[in-house]
Amino acid sequence: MSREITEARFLKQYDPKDYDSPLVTVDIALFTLHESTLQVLLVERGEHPHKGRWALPGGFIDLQADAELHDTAQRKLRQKTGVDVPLLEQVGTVGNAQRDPRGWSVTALYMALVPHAPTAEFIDSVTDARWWPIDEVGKLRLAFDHAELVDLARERLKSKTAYTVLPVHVLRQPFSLTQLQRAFELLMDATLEKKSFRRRILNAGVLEEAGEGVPEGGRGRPTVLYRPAKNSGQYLFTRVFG
Amino acid sequence: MSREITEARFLKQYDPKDYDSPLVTVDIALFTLHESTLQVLLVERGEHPHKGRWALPGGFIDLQADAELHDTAQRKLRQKTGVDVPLLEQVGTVGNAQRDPRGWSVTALYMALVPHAPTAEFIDSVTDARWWPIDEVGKLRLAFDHAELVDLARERLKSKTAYTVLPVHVLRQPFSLTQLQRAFELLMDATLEKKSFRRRILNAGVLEEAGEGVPEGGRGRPTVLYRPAKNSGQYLFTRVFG
DNA sequence: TCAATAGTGTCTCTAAGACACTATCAG
DNA sequence: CTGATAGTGTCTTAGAGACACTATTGA
Repeated sequence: MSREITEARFLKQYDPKDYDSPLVTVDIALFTLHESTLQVLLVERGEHPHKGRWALPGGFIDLQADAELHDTAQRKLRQKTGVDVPLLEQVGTVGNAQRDPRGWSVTALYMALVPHAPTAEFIDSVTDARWWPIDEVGKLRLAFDHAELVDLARERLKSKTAYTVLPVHVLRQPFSLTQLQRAFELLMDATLEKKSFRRRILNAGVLEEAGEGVPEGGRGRPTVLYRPAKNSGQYLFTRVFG
Repeated sequence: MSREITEARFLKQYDPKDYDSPLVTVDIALFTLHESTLQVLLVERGEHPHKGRWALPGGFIDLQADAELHDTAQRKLRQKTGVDVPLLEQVGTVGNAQRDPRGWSVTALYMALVPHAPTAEFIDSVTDARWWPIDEVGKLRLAFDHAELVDLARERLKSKTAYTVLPVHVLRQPFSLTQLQRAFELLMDATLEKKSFRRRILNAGVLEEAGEGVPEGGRGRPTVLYRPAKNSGQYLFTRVFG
């Protein structure tokens, strides 16, 4: 008969290294808008495996520094962009025996959005990181299964744009409704009807006015500027748009 | 100067146990409908930590037997229910330093649905597993953060019911529209208007007729039976319901 | 007959789609 | 003035909500 042991005693003798366990990473697809295109931040791998290939920013959890998965993602992004991103959410987790040549591996995939301007200078100074237009990413041979991860995050971005105000996070505040519509269109990869767009957004009450601005291109009627209202981030429309 | 090594050489000398890594588990919130209540499958823990408490089914990945995370979830459910569940999807992944007394731990949370009948006998024979009405789960002191995980899965279930036909997976086929409406109502925790419900489901073309059946309770007009049409599983409504 | 369950007709209401219209600026 | 951009008026349409109605059975 085996002797019953207490939980305290059990924990004392427990060592995770006695068991086979998968690699665990966090990867982030960080998107922005620049020059009228959707762009993703990629990092050139400096170490094996897949050294020299482009990959999503990410890496291992720091068991001391990171209190949660989310912290790992923010930390990795801060290293590459110099800022805390305004939108960071988990897309899902992919785990299988093939995705990493080192063995069974699990990655928690995050999707993040950031306005381009405040990151540009810092990213230029990080020699292994750069923005890539989403259309060009398909032509690269990304490390691991990161091409699939980019697609997963891109899909999530597209679908959430259809029933939230997610795109506010790729714009610098304040912004005009015209700019916001362009952002929606680029993230959804669709063109939207102007009146429907404005009615939807304004009726939702998720924006507050923030003065007047100059029109795009300098000529034309001046524009009303807006910024997101407090707690508008999780507003959900009851119909999908577009 | 360090010598450049090849990827093959790198992989040969790589040992994951050289690095600190979190525990990784898969947990599944399996729901069913029985006696007009939503129920969730729980398992009484036979080992430390939290021995004797009720927990979600789940556990460690078997690096040899499981090709993907999904396989771990199906395997664990098969052990407890004796069947392959008809709906299994990932809800998200929770990872932090506090959720498991053994240390930094990550769990991939899945949500699953199954009709009650085909599982009942097998589950009765599994002494450590039983269905719990969702309302009673709050009164138990579940292991780890499983109370939160149940809530997360419950929320996902509720929200997806509002724009998909997910509830077809808790019914035995064929079923009547009345039964399907009861399933929607229990999963959404709301009452639905009969005409709106029938119009919505029938117009979507996600069901095919499957003969006639007896009405609930034996008296009354006989009912038309349906089964899900092929590839109707990922049908998305463009408006949320209820 | 009735009670019980299944299923329909039809009006209202909300929000999206279409698209022509007006408004305000620079040059 | 013209041309460019910002913003509106208004009709149509799809689909949900409300709710009274009819249909078909067992007892």
